[in-house]
Amino acid sequence: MATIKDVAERAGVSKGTVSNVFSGKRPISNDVRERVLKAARELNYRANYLARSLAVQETKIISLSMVRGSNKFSPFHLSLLNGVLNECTEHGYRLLVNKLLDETAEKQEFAAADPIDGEIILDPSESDLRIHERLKQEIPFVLIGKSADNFETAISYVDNDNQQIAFQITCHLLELGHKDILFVNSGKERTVSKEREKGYKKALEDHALTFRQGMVKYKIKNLSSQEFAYETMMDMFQSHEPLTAVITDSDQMALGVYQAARDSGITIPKDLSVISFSNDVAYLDHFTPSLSFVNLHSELLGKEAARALLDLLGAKDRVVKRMIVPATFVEQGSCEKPAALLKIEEET
Amino acid sequence: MATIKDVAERAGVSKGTVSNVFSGKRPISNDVRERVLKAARELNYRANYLARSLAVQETKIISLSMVRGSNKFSPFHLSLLNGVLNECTEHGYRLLVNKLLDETAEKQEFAAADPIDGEIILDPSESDLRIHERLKQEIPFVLIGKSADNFETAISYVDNDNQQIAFQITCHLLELGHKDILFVNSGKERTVSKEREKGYKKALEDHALTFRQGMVKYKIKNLSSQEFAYETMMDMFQSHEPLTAVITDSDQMALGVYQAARDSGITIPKDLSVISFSNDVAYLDHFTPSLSFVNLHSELLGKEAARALLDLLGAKDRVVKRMIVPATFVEQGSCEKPAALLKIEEET
DNA sequence: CTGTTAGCGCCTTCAT
DNA sequence: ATGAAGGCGCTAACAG
Repeated sequence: MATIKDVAERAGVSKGTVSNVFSGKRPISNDVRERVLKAARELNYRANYLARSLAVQETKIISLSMVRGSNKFSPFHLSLLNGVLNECTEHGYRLLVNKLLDETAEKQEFAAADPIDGEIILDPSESDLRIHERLKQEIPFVLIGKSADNFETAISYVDNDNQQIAFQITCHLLELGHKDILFVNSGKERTVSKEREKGYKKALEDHALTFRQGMVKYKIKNLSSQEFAYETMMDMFQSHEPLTAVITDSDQMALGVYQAARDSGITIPKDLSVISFSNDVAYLDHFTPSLSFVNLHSELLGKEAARALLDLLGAKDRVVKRMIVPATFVEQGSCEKPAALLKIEEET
Repeated sequence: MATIKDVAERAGVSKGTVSNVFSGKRPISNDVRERVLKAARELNYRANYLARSLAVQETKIISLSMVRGSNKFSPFHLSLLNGVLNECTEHGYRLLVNKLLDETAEKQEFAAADPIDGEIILDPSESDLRIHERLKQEIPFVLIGKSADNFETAISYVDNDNQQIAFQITCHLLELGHKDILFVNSGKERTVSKEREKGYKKALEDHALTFRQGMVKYKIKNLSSQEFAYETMMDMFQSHEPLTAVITDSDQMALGVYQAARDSGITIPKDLSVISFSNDVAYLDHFTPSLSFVNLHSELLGKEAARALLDLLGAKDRVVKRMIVPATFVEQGSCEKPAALLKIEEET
């Protein structure tokens, strides 16, 4: 590939001048500009991204950090990614998908620092190594979701109000008359799981019900969401624990619940009401029955995270950005009063 | 951030030695190694990615190039991305998501060359600018899908056999007795759309049916897939054109078809059979009726593309890699003999 | 085994 | 308005 030096020689000017023709950082005579452009075109010149970044100490690349150990993007991440991506490209930034391997984590103590200006950290856990790293390296970052309380004063994040929305849907079920509501939650180490659990418990409290231990299940890692939900439900059905409603962490889990119900001769919503935290909204009203869900607006989540990060990069002083993206509950066909109540109504 | 020079000074050795402690490229005495490691730890040193890449002329970054003008990753791209990502991280490569804006395409004549070693090009069109660019810059790349014939001898790609699988499902419908099969295809400029159309037409020919002009519809850009399919179907229903089966380019389109059928009082599969090219397999058997589909195995597509590219990067000479990922047809509940035939059978 | 030197390709002073 | 020289942080080639 031709370098700036080649272009300079061919155009009969200095390297600095060529540089300025393209950056526009200082005035160039028309004559010289023409010659440089011509030479550049002939040589098929393009500036070397690395060399420039090294010189200006800025890469115009931000990274999206996936959780260590998790192996895949979920549909939730998909729309989030779309939100991030749009915002980035609009502002001239490129996006690097960062996925560190668990195993190499130690070896990485002296690995090269990523070529990025900032980072968006996905699915942070209570005490997330990635956060400590970025703090140490003084790389600006924003979380999607929250981390442990002790960080909260210093860290930028974008999040839903998970506690409040969990509270809301639990109340909805309680007010329909459900008393035995299972919460198929995400992994115990995830902060989002704790937040939602708080909302769930608070709703029970407010309705003078006591929380039963086995009524929150945490996803375990070696099963897919769908498998986990399926097996959890099959266990529940066989145990004959009282149960009339389920809240699931994701669409995939709701799929598992629907499947388990189908395989066990249990009818949704007559025998079991279901509400899901969701992000793949297009499909849900094609379920039978259509699935009632919470729309987390993950694309907006991604967009806002990117915006916040880009703001951070622009700012001279370390500021902290916070943003709550509203979640909305969409009632469809998977919730109903519990069968016992329905019977009573029929009899009267 | 501390540099290699800082570490060298603190450890009382030369920069070159520090470099070699981390790269392991030449033997280092234990004494020196210890001192260097200690200094590095104290200074919180990490090598500068850019500087190293500039020196070694290699970035260990590959990019995934999204189609210009398309604004979002679809579920198809999601699993593809997962495949690519796994393969990359396993081999120590990072992934840059590249999404050039249409509008700036001209201005980009002299934009900096991307900091990548190679590229995977998504959704190539007949004569794709991105291909010309990469050829000119001599950056190795592999296509997912094919480009125009004239390129085919020199370019690496990974693809399904779209023509053959389209042929197969069209035959399936024809053999059920369908004669009026609509193909809701993807954009006319896409090569995949041409391939599939060929298969569709060949199936008609082989069954001694003549192709009718209006029976292939090409997605137009300003509508989402779902909207496009919906409107196309509504138009068809109102025109009273004979029609007993539909093939759609994607799940999203199938959703639009289901919706249009529902809104028009048309029953699937009794009045209309549907088969979809799909990649979001998890949801499809929860449709009513469950959707018959072609599984394109897009995760494998992504994995193989990444493998091919990494092989290319390793190879000294320019080689060409080709790979066909098999697509599989999964029959579920959305296909049936056309109503007219069913009636005859009932009557006899 | 280790130090020294010269790039990698660009941008940015400081001159003129 | 332009040229010359130094530096961004690292690796590589050459000495010893």
